[in-house]
Amino acid sequence: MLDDSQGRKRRDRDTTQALLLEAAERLFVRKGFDGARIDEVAGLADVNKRMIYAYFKDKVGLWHEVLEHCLARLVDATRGELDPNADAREQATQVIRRYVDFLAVNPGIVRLLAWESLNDGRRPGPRVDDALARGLEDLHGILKRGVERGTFRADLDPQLIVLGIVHLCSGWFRGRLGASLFGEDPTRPGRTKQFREHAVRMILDGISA
Amino acid sequence: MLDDSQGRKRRDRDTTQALLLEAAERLFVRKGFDGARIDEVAGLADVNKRMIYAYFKDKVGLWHEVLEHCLARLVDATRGELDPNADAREQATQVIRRYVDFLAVNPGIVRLLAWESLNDGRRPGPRVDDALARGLEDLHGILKRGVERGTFRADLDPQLIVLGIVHLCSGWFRGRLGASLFGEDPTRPGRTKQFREHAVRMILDGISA
Amino acid sequence: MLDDSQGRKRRDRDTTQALLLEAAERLFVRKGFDGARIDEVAGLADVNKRMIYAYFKDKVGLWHEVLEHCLARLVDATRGELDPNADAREQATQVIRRYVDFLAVNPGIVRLLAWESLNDGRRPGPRVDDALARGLEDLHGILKRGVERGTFRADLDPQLIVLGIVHLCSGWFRGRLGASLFGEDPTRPGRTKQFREHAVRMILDGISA
Amino acid sequence: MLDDSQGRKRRDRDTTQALLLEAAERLFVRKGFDGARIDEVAGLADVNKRMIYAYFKDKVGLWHEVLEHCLARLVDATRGELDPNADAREQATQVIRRYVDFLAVNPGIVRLLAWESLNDGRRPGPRVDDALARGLEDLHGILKRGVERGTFRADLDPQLIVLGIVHLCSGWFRGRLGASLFGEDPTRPGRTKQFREHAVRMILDGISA
DNA sequence: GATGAATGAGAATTCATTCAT
DNA sequence: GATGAATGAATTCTCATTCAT
Repeated sequence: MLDDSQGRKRRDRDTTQALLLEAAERLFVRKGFDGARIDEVAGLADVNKRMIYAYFKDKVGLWHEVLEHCLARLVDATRGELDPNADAREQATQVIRRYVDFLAVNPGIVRLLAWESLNDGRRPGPRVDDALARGLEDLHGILKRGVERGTFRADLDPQLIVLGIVHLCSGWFRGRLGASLFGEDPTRPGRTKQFREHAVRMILDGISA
Repeated sequence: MLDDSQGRKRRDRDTTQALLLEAAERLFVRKGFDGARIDEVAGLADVNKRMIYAYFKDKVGLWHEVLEHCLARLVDATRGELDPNADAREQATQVIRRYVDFLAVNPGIVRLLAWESLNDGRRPGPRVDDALARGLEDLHGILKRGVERGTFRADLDPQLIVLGIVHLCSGWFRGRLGASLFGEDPTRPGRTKQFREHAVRMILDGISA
Repeated sequence: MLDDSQGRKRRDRDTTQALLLEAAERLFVRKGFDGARIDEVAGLADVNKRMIYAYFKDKVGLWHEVLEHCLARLVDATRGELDPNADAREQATQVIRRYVDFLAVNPGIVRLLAWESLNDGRRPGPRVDDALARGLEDLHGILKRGVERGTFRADLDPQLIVLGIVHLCSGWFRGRLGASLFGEDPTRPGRTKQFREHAVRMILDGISA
Repeated sequence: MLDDSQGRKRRDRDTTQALLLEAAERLFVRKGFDGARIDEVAGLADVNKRMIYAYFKDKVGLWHEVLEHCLARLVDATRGELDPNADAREQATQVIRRYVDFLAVNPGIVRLLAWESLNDGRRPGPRVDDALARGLEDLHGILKRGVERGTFRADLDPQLIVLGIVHLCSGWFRGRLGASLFGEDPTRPGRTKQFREHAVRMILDGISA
């Protein structure tokens, strides 16, 4: 960060990479791959454009690196200790809440994954689905066991449920749509809690009285 | 389609516009606004590029036109007669089924709306949310009445439910993610029916036994 | 060539292509592929840079097109009527003279082929060797018949001779080296004639008395 | 080669320079000045790029150094004892054989000189022609004396002959062209001997029977 | 209405070179 | 002597858009 007298910055590899990734994430989240500009990334990071190519090979490499970072965070956040004494219903609740809470704090990731999923096929790289599957395999296990033990409906396809939860939450935090339908920001603190509990009950109990 | 002596194609206004819109929709659906290329659209439509500017002003105008067409179809498809003798639960089922069936046949629209929603804010134009709200206001009414009459849980926020349904279905038909998690194409005929009934029961009854 | 009031030039495809090829040839001849600059080509041709990509796809495409043009001219020039009554020695003399004369007027081609031959392997495109072989197959035939009939040494490999002639002439007209060894320009009119006769006798009779 | 505690390589000035020159020669030979990349040179030599600037000032300096090395080897190889009892014809044969043999083992030099000659004018530095003149002045002397004593044709211009020999051999060992015309590699061992004798007789006796 | 050549601004990528340690 | 990050000026290539016919 310190500039010397000639405006040349002295940094180490890691700092520069981190600055670039941070800037890239912000812009990719906002505009997607095609909409983001390399110059803008470099400018936002206040790093010489050339470094992007030195560290990430090209724009696609940068995208992949950003994606990987986000997926790692997602997987990290969604996996975690579960109360072993709790029953399937309670455990499912825990996982859903954790997932919602993570997304509420990281709405950018939702958008990034949405861009990536729309673009899937072009730019093959880290697999979003693999990461999601890994992140939510706990939930998958809970559902499976719950179905077997009769806690959940016998006709459920656990994967279908997992997918449903992912879509429900992703949609919610992708934002704008809800924002305008309700005239408010879904990521606003209080609203998140409300949505979280709604999601839990919706998934567990449906809407019927 | 007949060429005149100078190798020019003779078409009327409507044909040319339709060809362009069709091509544009296909490409916008596939690559989004930033990823699609004007030249590609003209090429795919086999129409002179210049016509795009003549008819739609510019790329943004073309996008808006495509979007409007899709929204109109969406609204048309989701509105429709409901069995007035059916109870709220049955009516909700009908609407959800109709919505799912429409999306199953028009997965492109889902993608287009997803691109648009990710890009929201830039390129102000036809409001997706308005269209959705209009299209699903029947469902909204049904839910509201159902809550009032005790058919549905008393603590429900009807708009939250509508939004949930939209997200659930959009996610499903956006495609790739489900495709790879299940190793199959969610838009494949048989699968659609399965998903439709799953969605109905999931929303109405949740997952608990 | 006529500019309208806004500086936009109206030309047809062929004119523009020709202007670009001419400029490109000049610069490629002078600086080779890696040394030449696209901007410089466009500038020299006074044509918008974009047109190069429209007509030739990219820099490599432009190089290939230039090369092909030159090879075509070379082949054209080296093939031609031969006096059927002349003996092998006279016919060979004719062909060599014709070849030398062509190169003397087109020293650029010699340089272009030299660049290409140094770069061979990268940028696969029109084959210089094929073109040369085609252009000089008359000479090859003359040599073969001459050997068979005893006009030329029995131990000659006609292809080796053809190649030798090519190299001798190419070297001469590539220029600079001779220029500095002799302190004069080998392409200077009078000098060409001298070299031509030297080459003929050198090849036919060698240096021994 | 041993790394010190900070992962730095300890080498002396000469080793590093030699590594760089070797790598540079290889790449310049392959791709010419404009096609070679400083990074590639440093990478191939496994030496820090900065050293190139420390030792050779810049890319041009490196080129000149490489060129000078090659020219020195060329001069060294082409000069040498001649049998004083042999006649001009035999001495010429000796020199030509020696020259061919040297080039056969050092085809890279031929290419380097070709690049340099094509680029002549830009990058003034060591004079190829001077070196060649020095290297082949023996041959020049032999030819001159041979002409005076009647061993060679009286109308010969010795310099023209020297130049012809240079071109003939350079062309041959520049490679690709002969390679493809004959479908084989001209630098292959057996082929070299064949070419050598061909060259000798061609120059001395021409092709006539 | 239709055509296709032309355009300029801009985007990604590359390269030789230098700085601080 | 050695290192590797940093730099800015080029360089190739792209894109939406407009003009003259």
